Amino acid sequence: MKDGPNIVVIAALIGDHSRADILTALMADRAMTATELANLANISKATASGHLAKLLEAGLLTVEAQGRHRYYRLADEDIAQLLESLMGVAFRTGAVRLRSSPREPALRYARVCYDHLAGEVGVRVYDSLKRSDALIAAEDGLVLSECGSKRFLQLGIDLDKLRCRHRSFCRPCLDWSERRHHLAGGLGAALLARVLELGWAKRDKDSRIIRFHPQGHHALEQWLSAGT
Amino acid sequence: MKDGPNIVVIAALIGDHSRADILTALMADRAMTATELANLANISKATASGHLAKLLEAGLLTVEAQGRHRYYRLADEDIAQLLESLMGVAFRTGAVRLRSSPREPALRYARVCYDHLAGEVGVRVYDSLKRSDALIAAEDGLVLSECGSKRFLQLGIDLDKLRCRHRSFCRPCLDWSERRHHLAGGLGAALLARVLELGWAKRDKDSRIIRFHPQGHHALEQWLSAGT
DNA sequence: TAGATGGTTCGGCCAAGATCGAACCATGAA
DNA sequence: TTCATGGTTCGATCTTGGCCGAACCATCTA
Repeated sequence: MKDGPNIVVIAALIGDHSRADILTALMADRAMTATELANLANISKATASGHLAKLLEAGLLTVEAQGRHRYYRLADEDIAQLLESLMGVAFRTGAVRLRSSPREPALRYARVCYDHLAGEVGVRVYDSLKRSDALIAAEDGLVLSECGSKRFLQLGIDLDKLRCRHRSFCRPCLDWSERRHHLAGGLGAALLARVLELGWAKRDKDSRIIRFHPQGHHALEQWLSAGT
Repeated sequence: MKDGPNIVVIAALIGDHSRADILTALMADRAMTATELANLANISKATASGHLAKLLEAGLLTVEAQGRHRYYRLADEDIAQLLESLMGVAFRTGAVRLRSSPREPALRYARVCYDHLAGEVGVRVYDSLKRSDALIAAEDGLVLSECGSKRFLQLGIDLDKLRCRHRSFCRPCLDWSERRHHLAGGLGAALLARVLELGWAKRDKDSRIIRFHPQGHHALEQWLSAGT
């Protein structure tokens, strides 16, 4: 009965307040230093250092040393997805925070999920792209169609550069708040980056919330409806 | 930074040896009594009872009292899927058991995932059904086609009875060992049940392993290739 | 070179929680 | 009714591991 991968170590690592704070933070920003993370989780640098070492050893994080800084990030997109799954279960079983944050509605509306757009807006984008056949469900995963490519190019996203990266190009990702899919993978990341670059929305400091400007929101809707 | 669902409670619950054993066991069998689970996890009944109460309160399990027995099971298919995700990460980050079980190859070959077939065989079934257009990826999830329905009926599976159940009818589920999808949902469960009923394979006692008889394996391949 | 800052290591403190035996309640069988 | 068995509750024990301050190393700046 004790066969299979050992889920205990991973779950136990995530099941600690400070480490969960660290992981959640890294789900938003791409990379952070040890002191940043220590402040964020309200622990001393010593404690944070210990936690980071453990997470590192378990393969949940990676580091990159730059000068005297060490930048930590999630090891893998899969880790981010696991965290989202956990949030999904936590959300549905009602394990919300004791003092449920006033920012929660905004978080449900639009947020960053690792590096792509999630929440109500993320799901709407995904649905719209599929409905207009820009994205097509294929054999194994998603495929960007001819007309879909055109639309992403219109937005100023260089698809060729994306495709030759190692990471998967486009992929659905389950949204914890909506219980439906949104767009992940390189394409999802590029889309979010472009939306921010165009000034359609901006990221909240110190949180995963994405705030759309009214005209940015309008522009996004325009782009979506252009395909139908 | 501390917005969103509280993943700590859920992860901490899973991140304990005994509780993880319990949850893993429940992923295999549909429902078990408290004493069975206690023996399985090598803990006293008292300890098990405490754990079960916690898991229950968190919404990870449900109970059903029958006479003087209390049958515990996973609350939800989502819980099973979360556990599979965890196994996926644990597997890939190399967090295998210290004394890796000799049964592991068999487990990777064919096992039960909650109530449906997983592992190499499960993935092959799924691929084959999709390739022959029995299963078709649609708007939101999977759909069983006309010819697909016919093939399941041939096997002696009552589709009408399945469809009117509450749970989702057919759904892809990510396989931790293969990193590809296999068939879940009511249809996946019915398929596994039928395979066992026909004597094509049988379940290992006290583990998630499914052992195919040579002729059962042959019959399954026959059924799969009938659609092409 | 000296000082400031980022980060890790060490030692000791302390609380959380996993564990068990024993007592206890409920149900079913004799 | 009496006994056996499934299951929970209680109290006590003890280990695990999170936490910090202080000392220390590394890197950058002046």
